[in-house]
Amino acid sequence: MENYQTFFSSAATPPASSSLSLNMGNPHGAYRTTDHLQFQNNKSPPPANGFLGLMSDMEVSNNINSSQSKSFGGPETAVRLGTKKGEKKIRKPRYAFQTRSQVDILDDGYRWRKYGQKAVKNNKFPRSYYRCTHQGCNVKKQVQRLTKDEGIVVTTYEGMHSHPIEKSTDNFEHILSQMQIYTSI
DNA sequence: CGGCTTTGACCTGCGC
DNA sequence: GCGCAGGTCAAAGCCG
Repeated sequence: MENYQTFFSSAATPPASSSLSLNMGNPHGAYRTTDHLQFQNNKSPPPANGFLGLMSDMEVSNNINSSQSKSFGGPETAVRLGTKKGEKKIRKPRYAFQTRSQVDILDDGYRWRKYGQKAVKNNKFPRSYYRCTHQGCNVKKQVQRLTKDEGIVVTTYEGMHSHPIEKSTDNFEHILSQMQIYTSI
């Protein structure tokens, strides 16, 4: 499992000059350092279909950075989904990205509202929790920067958006289309 | 004024 | 059973 290392190197990356601007409405407008995207995945490659299609077909990786941060690996930390009495706990699959970026928040075209932040063990950076603000859409994501490599931001998505993207994601889709997945199953 | 962030408290699951 | 860590809630404050 230690060898399990998926990596998104933008092999056919455009020249550094274009540096994959992801500036899609980031309040601080500082989104442009995603020169590397790493994709954690242990299944089939995603359809080049943007996020929605992407996530529809993938299982979450249970082994992200097992050497570094246990929080993403191992037994998925319980996702509490209406754990009412008698109800079975259902865990939604999660999809994790590693992004090399100066800013934490990947603007993927959806609107997110932060609902929590927690200090994570063995990591000097806190993890932030976001929820999609679209009505009826229950997608969540977590954003965390790695201690080992401060340039890397891990974004974990949970659930599927039930609505179209709210902003233009041309740039982001451009990135997605360039991603390559290496899996070792 | 509405939407968002911040932050401490609370809840739950898991390992020992 | 207890303690720890992760995840969520919700009140308060901030900002456009």
